[in-house]
Amino acid sequence: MAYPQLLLSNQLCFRFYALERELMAAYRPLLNHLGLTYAQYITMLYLWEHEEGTVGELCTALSLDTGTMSPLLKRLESSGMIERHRLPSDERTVMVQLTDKGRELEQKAISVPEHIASCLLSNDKTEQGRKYQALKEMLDETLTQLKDSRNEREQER
Amino acid sequence: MAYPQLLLSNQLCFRFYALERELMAAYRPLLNHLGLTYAQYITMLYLWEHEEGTVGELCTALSLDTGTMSPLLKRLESSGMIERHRLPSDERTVMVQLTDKGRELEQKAISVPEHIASCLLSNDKTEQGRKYQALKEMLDETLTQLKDSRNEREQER
DNA sequence: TTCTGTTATATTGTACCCAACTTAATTAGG
DNA sequence: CCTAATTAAGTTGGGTACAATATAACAGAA
Repeated sequence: MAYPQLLLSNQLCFRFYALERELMAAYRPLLNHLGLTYAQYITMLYLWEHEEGTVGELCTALSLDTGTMSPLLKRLESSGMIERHRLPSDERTVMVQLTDKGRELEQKAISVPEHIASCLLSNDKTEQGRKYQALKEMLDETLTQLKDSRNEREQER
Repeated sequence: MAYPQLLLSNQLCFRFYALERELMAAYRPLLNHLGLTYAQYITMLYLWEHEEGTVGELCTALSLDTGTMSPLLKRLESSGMIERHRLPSDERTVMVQLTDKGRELEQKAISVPEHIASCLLSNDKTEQGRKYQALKEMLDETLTQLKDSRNEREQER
């Protein structure tokens, strides 16, 4: 109470934090139905888009650590969605590829974004479009700002 | 590529997800200095504001599960920031209270929000205020929307 | 060629996060 | 008064997240 900047209700960050978890909660029942977690889902999104990718490319695209990615891929492999092979040209590199089962899952996932949009934005279609654009711009701008500050911090060393 | 709604680059949710982690990365060095994680930090924010609270009140305020809260509080207790006591009037309820050490930590935390604001918003102070308001409104609106849809889902059962 | 440094993944350890379950205390109904 | 819900925390298990470390493969220089 003495320090207004420390009030939870004034903190943008707590809003982001809470919103992110509420969003995950909206995804959970839909993704359960596909047998995926959210992190696994975005990994599949990448693969549906690019058909294959190295572990490093996936880490970069999803901004995740190998410490997260490696076990995640192991689980996706054991559930039959992907295969992993080391490249003959460079045995350090692991190429991740969709299996037929993984490819087929895309069909079942098509309705997910629309369903989330109706939870996240509004039910009114035209209103949805406007909010989508506004949010997208604001998030992109903020994300750029954060990454820039991080780079500055890292430059200092 | 066949389904534009499944492209990562079109997904609001991935932006929220990535932004939330980038934000945590901005907090990490500051909070390390206080010996706190982000979840522990917002728990302390609650306690600095209210001086004490039951486990249930903390779970509600931070929208966290007891499965997260209980071990987190155990760690805060073992680092000497808080104490836990069961209420004599109701032995089921555990009251969490700041220790002197925990109260003193607030002083060291005062500069954190300002530092984060300069990473998250802009360096220009007047521009900061505008962005803060715009983001706050947008996040609150979206969070409300998400919670409403969740309630609707839960009503159906 | 051999030594050195770098790169690509994987592993380990700590801390969330949540679903499901357990335990103990309180309340309500008969 | 006693038993059957209900409530409040805690525990367990699976899956992120990330720092730090390990391992193996590659690349370059002496």
